[in-house]
Amino acid sequence: MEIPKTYDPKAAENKWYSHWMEQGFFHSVPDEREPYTIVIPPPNVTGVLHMGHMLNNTIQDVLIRRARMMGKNACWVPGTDHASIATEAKVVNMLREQGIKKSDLSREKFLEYAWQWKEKYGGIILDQLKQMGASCDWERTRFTMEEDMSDAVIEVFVRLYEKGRIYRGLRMVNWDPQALTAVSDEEVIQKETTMRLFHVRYQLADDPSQFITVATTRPETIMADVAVAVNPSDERHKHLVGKKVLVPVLNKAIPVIADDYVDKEFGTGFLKVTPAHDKNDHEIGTRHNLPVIDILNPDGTLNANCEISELVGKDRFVARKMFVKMLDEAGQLGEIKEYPGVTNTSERTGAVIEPRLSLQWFVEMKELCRPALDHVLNDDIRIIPDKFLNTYRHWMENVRDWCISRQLWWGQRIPAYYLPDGSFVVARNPEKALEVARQKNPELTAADLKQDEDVVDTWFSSWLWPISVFDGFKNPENPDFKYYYPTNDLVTAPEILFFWVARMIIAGYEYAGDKPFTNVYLTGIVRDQEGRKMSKQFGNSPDPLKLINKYGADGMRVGIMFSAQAGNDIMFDTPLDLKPDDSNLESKLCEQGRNFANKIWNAFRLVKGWEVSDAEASVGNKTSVEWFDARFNEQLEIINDLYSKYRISEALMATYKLMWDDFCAWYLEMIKPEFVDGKGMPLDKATYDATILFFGKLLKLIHPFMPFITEEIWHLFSERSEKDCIIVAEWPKAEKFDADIISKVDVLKEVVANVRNLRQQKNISPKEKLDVFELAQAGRGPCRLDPIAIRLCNLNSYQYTTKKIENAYGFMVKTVELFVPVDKFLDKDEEKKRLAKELEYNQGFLQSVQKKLANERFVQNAKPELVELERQKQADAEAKIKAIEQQLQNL
RNA sequence: GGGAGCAUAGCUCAGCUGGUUCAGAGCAUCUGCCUUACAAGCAGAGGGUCACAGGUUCGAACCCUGUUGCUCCCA
Repeated sequence: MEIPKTYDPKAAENKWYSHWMEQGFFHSVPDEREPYTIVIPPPNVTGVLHMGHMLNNTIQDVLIRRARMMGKNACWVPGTDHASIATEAKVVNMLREQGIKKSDLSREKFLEYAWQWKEKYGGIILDQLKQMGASCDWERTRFTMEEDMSDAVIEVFVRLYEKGRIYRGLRMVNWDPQALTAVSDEEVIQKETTMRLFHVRYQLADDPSQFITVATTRPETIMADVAVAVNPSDERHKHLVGKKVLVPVLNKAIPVIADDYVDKEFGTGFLKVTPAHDKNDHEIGTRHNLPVIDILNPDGTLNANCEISELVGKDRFVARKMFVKMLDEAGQLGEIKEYPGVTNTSERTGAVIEPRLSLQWFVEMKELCRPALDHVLNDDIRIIPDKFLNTYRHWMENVRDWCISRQLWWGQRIPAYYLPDGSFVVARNPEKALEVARQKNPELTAADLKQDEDVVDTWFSSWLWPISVFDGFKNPENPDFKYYYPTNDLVTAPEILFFWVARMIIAGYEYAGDKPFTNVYLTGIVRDQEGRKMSKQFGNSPDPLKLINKYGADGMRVGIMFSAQAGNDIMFDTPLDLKPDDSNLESKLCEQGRNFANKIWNAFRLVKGWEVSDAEASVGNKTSVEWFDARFNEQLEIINDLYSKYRISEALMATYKLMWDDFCAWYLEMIKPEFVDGKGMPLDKATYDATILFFGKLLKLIHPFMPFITEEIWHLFSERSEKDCIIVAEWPKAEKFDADIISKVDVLKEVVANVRNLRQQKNISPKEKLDVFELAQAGRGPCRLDPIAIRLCNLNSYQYTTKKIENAYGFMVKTVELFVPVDKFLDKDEEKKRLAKELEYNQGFLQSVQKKLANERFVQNAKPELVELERQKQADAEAKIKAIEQQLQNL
C-alpha cells in the first residue's frame, strides 16, 4: 500500500472521533481508580466556537487525555449555560422578526418559544467542540436550566434567605435600558471615551442677574436636579452655600449645599446633584435629605417628571441634544469642553448603562466570602499563575453585595411570593409559600399570592455548577458526587475570576463543605495582532472550524498551545482583515502545528517502509538505541515536571523537540539503513523493535496535543483490537537513564556540526567522504560512538592519533581536539583568521575566569563548588588556548 | 485618583534560590541544498546596551530606588 507523502487529517478526524465515542472511551463511571475531574466552563447556549473556547477547551482536553493515560478515571463534564440576558435578547429578536412582540406574550408562552430556541440552537457549540477533538463525557451533558439544576438554584436562594443573607432593597443599580434589566457591577464594561462637558448657567434665585456655572456631561438630567453642591473648603463658592439657584429652563429654585464629595478642581467646582441618576449624587442626596426626582423610563426615554412636554418619550441621548438647544436658546449655555472620561456599557447588549434606583434582591457577601479567601490564601486551592492571587484577594476583601435579580423571564424565577398586604414570603414552591403565608393570615388562598416577576442572575446558577452537575444538592450522598467532587482542575479566563471562580469557591464551601476544585488554571485572552480581544462583535476572530479545515484539528490545537503560557494573553496571528471567502486565512502558528503533524507522518512512513533482517545489531545501532532511550527518559522527566507546574506550552515544546530534533533529526539518521543499488537495506530486528517501541512512546506523549494523528498512526503500525487505542494507552513511565551517554552524544553532535559546517564553508559535497582524526588523550580512544560519527559525517574513518595532523582543518569540542585533513580545500590565511578569532575568544574567557579567581573576596565568599568549577574552567581554557596556538604554528 | 502587573532577538516568550563568555527557545530572516521519510523538508548562519538612570554586591537580566512606556483591576 502506498502511503501518501503528506498527512491528510480529515479522514482520521471523523474516523477516530466516532470510534472513541462508540467505544465509550470518554464516558466515566465511579470505580476504584483515582478520579480526575474537570467541569467545563459552560458556554452560553447562544455561543458559537471562537478562539477563546478553542484555547480553553484544548487545554482541558490536553489535561484530561493525559490524566486518562496516566490511569486515572478521567471525567470531563460538558454542558451549557442558559445565559439569561443574551438568550432572552436572541429570542426577543427572533420573535420580532416573526412580527411578535414580547409584551404581547404571556410569560409561559414566551418561555415556550425560548425553550424551542434553546433546543434548536443551544447545542451548536457542543457539536463544534467535538470537531476539535474534545473528549468530554457527553453522556453527562448538563444545562443550567434543566429541572434539577433549577431546583438547586431555588434551594440555595431559600437557604440563603433563611440564613438572612439575602435581602431586598432599593438601590442604585446598573440598568441596561436595552435589555430592560439590572446587571451586576461585574457585567459593566468601562470604556474610555471623549465626553463633552457642558457649562450651564444657573441663576441665583434672589438675584437673577447673577449666575453660577455648573459643568455637567449629562445636561438632560438637569430637570432632575435637586441641589447644587460645592466643596465646604472652596473659598470661591463658600458664600453661596444656603442660597438658592434656579434650575435652567424650569426656573425652579433648588438649594446650594456643601459636601466633601465635590472635587474643587473638576469643572467649575459646582456639582449639580441628581440623586435619581447618579450613584454619588444619590449618596449626597441621602446625606442632605434631598428629594429624588426620577425623570427616566426603564427604556431610557424621559418621563413626565421632566416637566418639558417636548422631551417626554424621547430617548436620553435625543433629549440631551434637544435640551442643549433649549439651554442655548435661553442663553444659559456656556462653553463646551471635551475631556476623556469613562462610559459604562453593558457587557451583554453594549447599551450605555443608566444608574437607576430600583428594588432588587441582593446577597450579602462579606461573611460568605471568608472561607473562600482563606482557602485560597492557605493553598487548599491553587491559582495558576499565582500573579492573580493579589487580584483575587483584593476583590474578596473589598467585595460588595451581589445584585442577583434580573428583570427577565428566561431564568430561574425568584421564589418570593407577595401577599396582598405588600409583605412577602420566600419558599421553595407556591404550596410551601402558601403554608408560610397562612401563618401570617390564615384566610389567604393560592390566588392571593403573587410570585416575584424577576429571575435570578445567571451566575447565581453557574456558581453551583461543580456541585449541581453531580446532583450534589438533591442527593448529596449519591456515588457520583462523592466520587468526583471536589474536582481537580478548572480552566477558565481571568476575566471571570470574580464573576464565577470566586463564587464557585464560595458556594463549594457553603454547600458542599469542600472546595469545588483544587487548581484554577487561568488562560490568557486571545487577542489579534493589534492586541484587541478577539470577539464576534469586532469581527477580528477567525472561525476556528475554518482553521481546523485548513490545518487539521491537531495542527490547530498545537498552533494555539504553542503560544499559550498560563495567564498570558495570546497574540493570535491570523490577518486583521479576514476576507469572507477565507482566501487570506493564514496562521503561522497553526502552520507549525500542521507541519509537525506532517513530520510525524513522514517519520512513520520511513519506519514503516523498513525491512527487517536477522542480523546482529551493529555497535552503532546499539549505541544509538541506548542513547535515545536515555534521552527519552531524561526528557520525559522534564515533560512530566512541566505538566505538574501547568507549564503546558513548554511541555508541548519539549515534546515537539524530542520528536523532531532528537528522534527524527538525530536518532533516525543514526540508524537509517543505507540504500544500495536503489534498494533499501534491511534493519536488524533488535534496532527495529526498539525504534517501534520508541515511536509508540513518543506518540503517547504527543497524543494529548494531537489526538487524531497519533491514534491514526497507532493503528497503522499494527493490527489492533477495537479497544487497543492510544487514547487509553498507558502514559510512559520515566525510567532511570544513563546521563553519561547523553553527554557523550552531545559531544558527538558538536563534532558532526563542525564537520557539516566545514563542508558548507568549503563547498565540499556531502557525498565526498572525509576522515576525522581525534587527538587521543587520557581516557579517550576508539569507542562505540565512532561508527555513528562515521555515518553522520559521511566519513571513511574516524581515527585516533597521538600527534597533531598538519595541513588539516582543526577544531575543538569541549577539550577534545580534532582534525579533518582537507589539504586541497584549505586556505591558510583564512584558517589563521578563524583560529585567531577563536584564540581571542578563549583568551578573553580565561581572563574573566582569572579575574574572578584573583579576587580574594570571590574565593572566600562564593560556594566552594563554584570556586572549584572556576578552577576547572581555567584549566580547560588554558589547554584550549595552548592547542589553538599550536595549530596556528603548524600553519 | 487608588492598587496590581509587565518591559529580554523582527515576533511570541523561557531565564527557578544573584555565579560557566549567560544572554536562550520556537517562529520569522539570510545562505546552500529537490541528499529515494518529509521543500509542510534538510544543512548552516546572522540577529539583543536584557526599557532608562542610579544603587547594593567579589559578581546583577535577576535584589533595591527612581524615571519612562504599556496592560489590567478598582473608584
